[in-house]
Amino acid sequence: MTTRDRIPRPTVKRLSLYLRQLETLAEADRKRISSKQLGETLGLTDAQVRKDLAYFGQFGHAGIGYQVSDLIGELRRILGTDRRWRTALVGAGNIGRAVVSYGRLAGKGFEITAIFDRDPAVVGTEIAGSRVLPATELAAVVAERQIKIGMVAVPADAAQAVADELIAAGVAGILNFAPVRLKVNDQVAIVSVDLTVSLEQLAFKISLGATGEES
Amino acid sequence: MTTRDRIPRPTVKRLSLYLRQLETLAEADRKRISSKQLGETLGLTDAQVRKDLAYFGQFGHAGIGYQVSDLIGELRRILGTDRRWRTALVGAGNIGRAVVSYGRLAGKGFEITAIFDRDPAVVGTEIAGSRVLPATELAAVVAERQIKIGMVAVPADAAQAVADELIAAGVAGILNFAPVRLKVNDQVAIVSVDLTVSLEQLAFKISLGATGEES
DNA sequence: CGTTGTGAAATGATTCACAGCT
DNA sequence: AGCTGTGAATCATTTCACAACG
Repeated sequence: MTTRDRIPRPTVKRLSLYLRQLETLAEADRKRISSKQLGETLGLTDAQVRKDLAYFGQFGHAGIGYQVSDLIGELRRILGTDRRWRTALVGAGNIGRAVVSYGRLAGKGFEITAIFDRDPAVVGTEIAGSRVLPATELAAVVAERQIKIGMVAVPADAAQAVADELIAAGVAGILNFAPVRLKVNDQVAIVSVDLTVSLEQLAFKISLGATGEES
Repeated sequence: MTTRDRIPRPTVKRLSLYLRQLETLAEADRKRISSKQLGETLGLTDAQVRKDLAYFGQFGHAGIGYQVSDLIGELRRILGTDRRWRTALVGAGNIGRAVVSYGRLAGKGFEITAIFDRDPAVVGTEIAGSRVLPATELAAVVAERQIKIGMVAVPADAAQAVADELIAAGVAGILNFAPVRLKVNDQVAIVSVDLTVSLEQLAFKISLGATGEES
């Protein structure tokens, strides 16, 4: 099981959207859903939905559709949100604070296990119940607590150094908020979130009189 | 000029990355750069860089490469960041605050012209020098100040209503931070930023032992 | 030379369309 | 009758490879 072909990159992004939609449906006590219905709310074709899911197994029932609760379970397993992920936040500025306070993370299995900052004025303060630790302790704490994800919310010119430290201390992935491309070896997963890029895409689309959704 | 074929969607995202890199180079007083060099720092092939740029015109010089300052100008024009964009932020919670405080926006031509919130405890307070206005004034203020971009940083269940109001008041595009797909007509551009999706992508890639960058 | 711009080829992703199951 | 899973066809994007240029 978990048929391991090559997964199209866009598929993974859509799996998150399916999961979110299914969780909304589950809250409304919806039991079953077809690929057609699931696709409609997300602006996708039914074939797209089925193909995406079929990369990972046969989760549906011909003539019936998909069992909402089952599919939620499968997607969580596929995406890895059925486990708990210990994460460290580096940088307790505005972006960092926003991330910590983003309620949804805990429910997805992401727990912020440590927060670091370089600024002595910030170290020692509490953010959402966590004491901010000095950046000098990063290596030791990340290794000791077996933190597997680092969230880099420091200025661009410090980001690469922070990433290197996180990786040396054993993280397997980095969520990067700094506007730079991090150079890392291929064993480490990187996902970047960049507000500037998003706004520029929006400006471009507006200038075009453009159409359609885009993440 | 501004050859208007169909632009591949991934191209637009990369234009932002080129621009960012070029701006860094300009700060270091770099005058010229080849597609090969520009691609290398971003993990792209030289052909990719040239093709992306060639969709919009002929900006390079055979045998020489691209003039950094010229290309910056062209990219800003293409992306629409050579104009000023009046934006409104709706929702002065953690995400909203992080956005307002994100220094880079102003430099890109995005000025936050109004901030709205529904919570009477927040209305009237100042955030980064702007007084928070009551949500009830959204329609009037957006129309009057000719705000063209709305940034939706409210909870998921309020996002669609806010988007509808913004559009009715005349915005041409929305940057959506709420974890829902906004239903809007095709004249309005939407770009979504979703932390949950980004983290799930990261968890998936880690579970795979995966490789490569992804925004 | 080194480097661009660009058709042509190759690869990747989506949509079609239908057999087969419930 | 309704719907899934999937090969085949279509469409989109990237890479190749090279003529033309400074």
